[in-house]
Amino acid sequence: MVSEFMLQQTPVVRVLPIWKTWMERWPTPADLAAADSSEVVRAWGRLGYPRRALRLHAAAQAIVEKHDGQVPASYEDLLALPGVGSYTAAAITVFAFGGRATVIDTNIRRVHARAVLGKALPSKSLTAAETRLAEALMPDGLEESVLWNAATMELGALICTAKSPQCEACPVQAECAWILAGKPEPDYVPRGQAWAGTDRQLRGAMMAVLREATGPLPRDFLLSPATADLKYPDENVPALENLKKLNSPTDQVIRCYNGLISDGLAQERDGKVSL
DNA sequence: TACTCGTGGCC
DNA sequence: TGGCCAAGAGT
Repeated sequence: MVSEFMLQQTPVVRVLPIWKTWMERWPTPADLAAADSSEVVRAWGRLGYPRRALRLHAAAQAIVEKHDGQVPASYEDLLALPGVGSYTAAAITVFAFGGRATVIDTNIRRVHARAVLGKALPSKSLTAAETRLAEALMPDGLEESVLWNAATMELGALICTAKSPQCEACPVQAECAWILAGKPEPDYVPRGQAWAGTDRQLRGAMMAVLREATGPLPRDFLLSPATADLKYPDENVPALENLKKLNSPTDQVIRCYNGLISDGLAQERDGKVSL
């Protein structure tokens, strides 16, 4: 469950080291539930999308309160937990408990789009038709379905990749609808995520400052970083230089600061901010 | 449906 | 060197 949360939009190689130390520190849901959210967010480090850390923490608390500290094994119970959507609920059901559920992630969607539908890419967002297709393709038997989910995901992750698929090494190349159709181009151009100057970049820079701080910081560290380093000798916060360089407009700074507070990623007390 | 939300490795 | 994009969820 922890690894699935971390793997939501984050590559395996970056998750592995964080996951190992995380599991040593908080080996059970009760351990994590009892931790301070500030420590949870700090331990999340630079994995990205830190709200996932908060949701994992909240999920651990829900497991303690409603499931006697045991991760539920049913898709329905899992889906009801904070931060657990259809993919994560299915993945835990299948890969942790060996149960039967239809796992649909970006890899599996891509494999289905190509091998079955003859398209270069799946639709922009998960459709009901894709879900129906995935359910229809999956074998009936329990054991076979578990293998099917794992195998299809691995095929998409390792061979049928987004950019340069290794069709020569693909076990189903002879029956791939996309290859048979002559590998037609995608019917849309994926829009890359903007980064420079975005709220996301600024939020990330603010979070980096908060993670590095050893205690509550004057809120001006985040709101007016250009002048904030003058009167706070006890703190060594390298990430502040980064935040300064962004030189973000005031309205954006306010918006992002308020966002961090309302998301629960940062807390303000007596004019000071902390995780 | 279409957005938002982090980060860093890679071609 | 800089876009691309990676085991999504919530709104």
